[in-house]
Amino acid sequence: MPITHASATQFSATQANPKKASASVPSASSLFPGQGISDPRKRLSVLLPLPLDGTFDYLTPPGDDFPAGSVVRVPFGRRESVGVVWDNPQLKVGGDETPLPESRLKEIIGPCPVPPLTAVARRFIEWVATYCLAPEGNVLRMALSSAKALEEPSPHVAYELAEGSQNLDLSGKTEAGQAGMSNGIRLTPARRRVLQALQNGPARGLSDLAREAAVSTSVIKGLVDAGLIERRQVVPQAPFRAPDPDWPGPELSADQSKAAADLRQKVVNGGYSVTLLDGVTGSGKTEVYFEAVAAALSQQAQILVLLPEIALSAQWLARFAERFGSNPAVWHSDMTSKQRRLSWRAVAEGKARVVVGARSALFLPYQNLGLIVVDEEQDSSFKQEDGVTYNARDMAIVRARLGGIPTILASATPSLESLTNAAAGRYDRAVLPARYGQAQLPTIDVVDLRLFPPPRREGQKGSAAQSWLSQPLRTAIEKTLAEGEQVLLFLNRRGYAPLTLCRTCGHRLQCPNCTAWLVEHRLASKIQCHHCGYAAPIPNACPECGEAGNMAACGPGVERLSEEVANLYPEARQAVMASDTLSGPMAAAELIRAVQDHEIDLLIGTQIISKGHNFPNLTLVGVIDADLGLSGGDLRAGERTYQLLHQVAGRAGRAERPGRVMLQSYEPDHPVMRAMTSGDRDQFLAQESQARQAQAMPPFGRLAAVILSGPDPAQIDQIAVELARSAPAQEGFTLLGPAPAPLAILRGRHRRRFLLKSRRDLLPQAYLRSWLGRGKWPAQVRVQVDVDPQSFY
DNA sequence: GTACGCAGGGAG
DNA sequence: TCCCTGCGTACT
Repeated sequence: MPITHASATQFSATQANPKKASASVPSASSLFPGQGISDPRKRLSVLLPLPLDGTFDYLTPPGDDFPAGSVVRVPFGRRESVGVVWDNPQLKVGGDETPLPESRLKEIIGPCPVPPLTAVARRFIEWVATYCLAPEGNVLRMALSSAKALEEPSPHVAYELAEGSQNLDLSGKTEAGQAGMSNGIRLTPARRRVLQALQNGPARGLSDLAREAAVSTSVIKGLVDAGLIERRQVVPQAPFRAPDPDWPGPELSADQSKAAADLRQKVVNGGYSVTLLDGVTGSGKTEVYFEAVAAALSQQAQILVLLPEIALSAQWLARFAERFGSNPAVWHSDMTSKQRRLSWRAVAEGKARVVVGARSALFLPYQNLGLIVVDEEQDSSFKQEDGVTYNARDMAIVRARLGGIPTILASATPSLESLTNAAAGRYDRAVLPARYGQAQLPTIDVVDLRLFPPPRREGQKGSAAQSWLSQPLRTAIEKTLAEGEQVLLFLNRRGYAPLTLCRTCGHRLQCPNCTAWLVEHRLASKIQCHHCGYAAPIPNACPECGEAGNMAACGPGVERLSEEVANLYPEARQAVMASDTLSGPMAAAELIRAVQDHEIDLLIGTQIISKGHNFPNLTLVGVIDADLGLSGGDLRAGERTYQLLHQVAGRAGRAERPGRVMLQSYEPDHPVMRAMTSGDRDQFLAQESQARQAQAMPPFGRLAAVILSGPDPAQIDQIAVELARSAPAQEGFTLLGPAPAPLAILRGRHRRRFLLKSRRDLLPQAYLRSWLGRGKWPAQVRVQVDVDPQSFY
């Protein structure tokens, strides 16, 4: 075999039979030592999407090469894995370890038929892994989130009209048609429907076509046998048309135009920037950032819009279509694997120009990302709590910085973090002061529940049943319903009652796996744990003392509120909207339509109704328990409650009718309630800001949570104490704990928590690595690190 | 992540 | 003795 001038082209010829080639061809350097001929089998580092730190080295097949970022298949143990050719020599398994000799390396099997990950995407994966203290492989796994997209798309069989059948007369009017014959072939009504369906559309799969023509698949097979239609192999393609930046969208107000021009300019200028788009509910923020999207589209860039999962509604998509004349690619957690494959490939190939998605869309393999928008930036659902704990809003900014592109953070109630960054000049700011059109801001009142306790009502057995609606709220509901307008009652509690206890012995129904009460769901006739999913039938007798028929529901959930509403207003058409009462996005869309078309008078809902839905006839919002989020030790409790109440209040009076909001509270003097009634957000935030600054809490200091969990409480306690003792003392860092985590038992695991507090100018990662990095503990014990925690249980 | 090998325990 | 389960380890 002539290898005198070993070149890539020569070796690629042997590629046709790769097995033979790798087995019999010795490396060029062994044939020609010291002649400076480069070995055609090159050593490459490959990052695998597994929870392992660092890359593994492989050899290229002789003469083949794969540039950094290439997605390749490699042998791994007895298995096969996909991986990405990596270009960071720092990133080695085991860190400083000397590289394995070439003889121990295996050979890359071959490339996956997808474009390489860009250098920005690779640096981003490393950055996120380092910041979140996650293995690089785990972050890569989020980028390679559709295994099927990495394979050659399997052509599927589709049916189309055969040559010569295109002009068949199917009307049944001509002589031949009436006879039911065509070229001597019988045309039954079923066959006719199939042919008609194919005349009106593209080639389709067997079951799709059968469904559309309302025939069984044998009819179609019969037509194939008769030669009227043909089978054909097609490669499925995502139907992503490029949105049109010049499509005539809705008119913008003067304020909107000004902010939009500002954002457009950022895109035109290019380069990294963060702009906080701060606009009250109903001010038309979405239309404003659409202008930045349009500008980026004109530059041929890809655009990512991140939304909280529940805000990705049909309404948002409709607004997008109105502005751009087509649909964006969507990405969220409950897509089928087929949808994921199509979207992933479309993004990787640059065909999906605009992607709208939940947090995980940040890791899609963009070729040419030119703009990121994070809508509702304050939303806590951008924080992923399991696996790699990352905050998509913060990582979006990192992605933008690495890619040198603009970011827009949009919100009606921006987070204190973002406002502080804007005030410090780290972010730019665009403000939308007014509601769009004639709509006025709602009037907001607090109902003091100490002065107006909800009147007790007669229960079924003569005992006075509890009630949750105060007299002032009832009066307002009656008035609103009488005027033919709609009411929204907000209660952020699913189920019937959050707690059930035994009146005889006081026993409370608790989850066997968690430190949490079991929530009664009367509709589903179950008691359920909202943390681990444990469910059991509703007991009639107390599991502790055995007394039957004396279990009492304590406190309200939306189901119980619905019961009271049905009692008080039997003629009102009501509906409950909670994440567990809706069976999927279709049901949600249908309920929203029913409310919009005024088929519902009174809507009861949890958090899920707080976002993205516009109900023009809704003029009264009643918040049953405005204090609900304030208890508990969460550092952001006040801020969160304010944001949630503000969003819920924004549901009232969005059209030309003025809205009214009533907040039932036992603490009407709480700063959150005062801020709601006065409308003085900035005053409230200044107060919050001061309090945080005094305690050096975020955003004025940094936090990292370390949660230790395991099945044996004694073992966990012992390890926790040892860890506390081994914690390094370092200037600027304070370690708090260990303490039982607020959810001391979760899914049967006992939990202890540390909080590491540090100065804003000190990053905690190095500290955490040196503290936890060399620790050894039994396999059942898990140590989870959460940098910048959002939730504290 | 996952496939393995090894040790320990119960059934036969 | 066999087989199952639970673990620790290696994977380039």
